[in-house]
Amino acid sequence: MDDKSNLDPGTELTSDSSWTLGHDSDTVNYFFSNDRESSILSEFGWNLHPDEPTRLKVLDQLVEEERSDLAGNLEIQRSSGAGPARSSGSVSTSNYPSVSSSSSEDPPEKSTDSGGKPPEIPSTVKKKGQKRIRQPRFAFVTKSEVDHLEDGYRWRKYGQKAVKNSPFPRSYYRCTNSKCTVKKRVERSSEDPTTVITTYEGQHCHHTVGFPRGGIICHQATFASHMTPPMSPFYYPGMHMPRENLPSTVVQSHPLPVEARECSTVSTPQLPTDDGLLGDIVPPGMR
DNA sequence: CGGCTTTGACCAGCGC
DNA sequence: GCGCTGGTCAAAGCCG
Repeated sequence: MDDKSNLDPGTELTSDSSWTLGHDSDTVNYFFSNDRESSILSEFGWNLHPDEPTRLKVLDQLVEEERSDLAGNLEIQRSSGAGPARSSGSVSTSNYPSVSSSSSEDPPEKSTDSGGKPPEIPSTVKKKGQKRIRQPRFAFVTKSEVDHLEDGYRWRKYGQKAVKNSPFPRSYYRCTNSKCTVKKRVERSSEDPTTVITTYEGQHCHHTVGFPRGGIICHQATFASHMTPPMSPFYYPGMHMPRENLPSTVVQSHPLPVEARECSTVSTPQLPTDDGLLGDIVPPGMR
């Protein structure tokens, strides 16, 4: 949080750095690194596949929108690591963005204006006259044959749209928990059809849903009001899912680390500590 | 039968 | 103001 700089849209982050995208008191964090990510992932029971690197690309869209939405309050901060991680454009090993963000009391996502459906959930669309406010989002670019990567939550598809300049459609999913505001978009990269871009938006207001495919869901039960958004495709600690459904870039290595494992047993949501968001998933060293 | 996907229509935001 | 595009709704159909 000491160094600030701009992050170019489209930048592929490759160096061993951790970046934090900060916004006021809330924080959106993107962690981009190689060794660091591998390290973290492995703590959660996942290892990067050395031969099939997943890379995180800072999406133009994402960055631009974030910049726009945060209206200048946005600042990208390098939280650790050495020099700016912009560069090379070469393939980096993986992505492990983690987000902590604004509270779950984020602005309502959409009023009933169009659909006539009661807006009990906040989201990205504001009422008339109000500027649309997006919830924190983060995207993963993962090499995978499977479009819809399992992440431990259950999703209901509510739309699909053709994407401009892309032969692949974009699918829209919403968490099946009626009280949950989280959404995600899944699309295949037009540049590299082997990669799937998954963009999460919002924060789960529930700690677990049970693993839909017969596996075990282990998520941050401690995220109560500051829930960590749905995690990356890598975030399947202790899961038991068909291997074919896994991102091609990761392999399960070992059971949950203590920190991760505990969430599977937590039943009472706890209020987050200041560093609760990341604290549950990101080693202090990352912050 | 309930839950989910599909898909066309609709709406809002944005650029020109 | 208009057109384009992204995002969402909701009816219909599918499937276990």
